[in-house]
Amino acid sequence: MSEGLLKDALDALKSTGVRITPQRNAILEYMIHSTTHPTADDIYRALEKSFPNMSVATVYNNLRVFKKAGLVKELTYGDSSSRFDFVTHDHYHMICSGCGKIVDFHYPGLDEVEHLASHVTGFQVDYHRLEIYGTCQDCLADTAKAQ
Amino acid sequence: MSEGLLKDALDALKSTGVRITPQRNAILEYMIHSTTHPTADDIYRALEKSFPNMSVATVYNNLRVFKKAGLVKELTYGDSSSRFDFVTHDHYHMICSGCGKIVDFHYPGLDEVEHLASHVTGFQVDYHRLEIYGTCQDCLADTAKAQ
DNA sequence: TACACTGATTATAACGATTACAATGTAATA
DNA sequence: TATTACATTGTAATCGTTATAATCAGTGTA
Repeated sequence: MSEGLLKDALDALKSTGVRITPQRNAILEYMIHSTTHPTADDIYRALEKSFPNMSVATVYNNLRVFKKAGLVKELTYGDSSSRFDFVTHDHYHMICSGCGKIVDFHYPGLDEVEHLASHVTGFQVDYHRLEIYGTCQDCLADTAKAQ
Repeated sequence: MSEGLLKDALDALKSTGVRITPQRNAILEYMIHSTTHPTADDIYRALEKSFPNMSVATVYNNLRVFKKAGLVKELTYGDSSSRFDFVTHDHYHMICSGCGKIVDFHYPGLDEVEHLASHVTGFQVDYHRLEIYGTCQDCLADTAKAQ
């Protein structure tokens, strides 16, 4: 299944006139297989072995390219650095305050929130963003153990 | 009304053993009266006249103190710098992609989202965060004019 | 095949927000 | 008053990200 995702992504890129380079291929592939919403640096370090000469700038450049193409979303939480998420279908994020782990979950559209907000503020609504913060079971277990 | 807010905030601080300095007073007062969800630099520049010797570090330090006391929330959006929001009652934010303006709006609790998320992921939920992005009427008017 | 053109990558410098640190100042307490 | 603890200041350091210039392909064309 992930092979299909990669192929679709590459096709989408090609169709907008973006060249497929080995680096781009590798970054996309890594993001698709990753379940951890990696930072730019995560990606850089993960691909270091296969691309010893790759520059961090390349990672950032290409993440921007992917973002513009709608393949990738940038997530800015409280931490210092952005995390990047390969876009498959709409989902929300559950974030652990203890270890930073991010778990996806689905929820039927919150369209009515958008409508209300648009009505109240007069804005033209584009999209919304929802995150839930809490503590994952691992961290819960750790704190229980520590006491 | 805002006088009451300020007094409550100062009392809350005092009760946790935090000293009330002129700088802290001024920062809190500015945040309460501000409707713009200012950045640290906004606050710094606004208070420059009354506190010519105040350091940016003081602003950051105290924002952290206020955050720990639950008086202030830090908002991290896509932009480079964080914005800070004096906590009054729960509300959500509508953000203009054009000019960065942030407008508050209210919406009845999304408790059921938290419940579902907790059930699906096994997390212990603390809170959630929801933002809606779009274009404000000013920016809509500007783009209409430009064409 | 050779040549130019366009875009991609690399390496590194620059930038900007935030934090750390050391020195000084100020308030509270004994 | 002397001591102590906390706040502020000024500045340097850090870190994520972006900009820049040089080099390096890949593609198309003569």
